[in-house]
Amino acid sequence: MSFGQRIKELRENKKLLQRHLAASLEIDTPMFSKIERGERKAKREQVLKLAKLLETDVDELLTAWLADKIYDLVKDETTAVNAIKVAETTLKYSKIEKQL
Amino acid sequence: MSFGQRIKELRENKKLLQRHLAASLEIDTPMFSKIERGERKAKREQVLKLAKLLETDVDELLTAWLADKIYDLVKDETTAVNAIKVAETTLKYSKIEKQL
DNA sequence: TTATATTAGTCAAAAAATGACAAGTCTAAA
DNA sequence: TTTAGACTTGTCATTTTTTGACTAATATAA
Repeated sequence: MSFGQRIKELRENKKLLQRHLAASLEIDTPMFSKIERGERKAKREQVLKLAKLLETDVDELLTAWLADKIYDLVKDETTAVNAIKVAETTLKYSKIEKQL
Repeated sequence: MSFGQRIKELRENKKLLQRHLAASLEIDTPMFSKIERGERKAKREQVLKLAKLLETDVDELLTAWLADKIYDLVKDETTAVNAIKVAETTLKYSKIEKQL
């Protein structure tokens, strides 16, 4: 499930309107609508605020948000799957290095 | 191996200088140097040109280049590994959908 | 209808990426 | 030890992309 879909689901569960959350994020309703539909990407700090406002796990939202960004970056590339695998490997190695 | 490292390796194998490739890409030498060291990212069209100039497989370079971009996007996130997995799954599903 | 919620489209402002330029380091040959 | 060439560093301007506000449109419900 995409970040926007998840936000919408959580918002509706809490019976909140777009304008409520938009106001909390200090953006207008059209902008919030676009974030919910994936037409625009939220900023990282907005994700953090939304996790609080929606009383949900911030890591769950950050994961969905970041996954959207990765997908967006690679979706038109034929080498996407390979590149993701390479990046994942690099990431794991870099984590091991940091432990040393 | 990162994109920059691979470019440098291929360039040195062919006994080319940075200024040769920089000129072909119509950028200056400092800029090329930065791309090789990963301080700046190459543009997609520059990757294509480099594959021709260095007579190497374009998909190999595109993979390394894209992997760098993904790594850059996620490297500071604690949710990086999970997000990558989610993105990979989404990607695979989107490919199946396109086949229908 | 009328009011409210959401979406669509356009444009300006802000932020990030890209590149040029000047000056620096490093190495090897003279 | 100079000199020349290859490469790197730092800074600034330009271009491109992202973000957001605004207006207007659509949809839905009372």
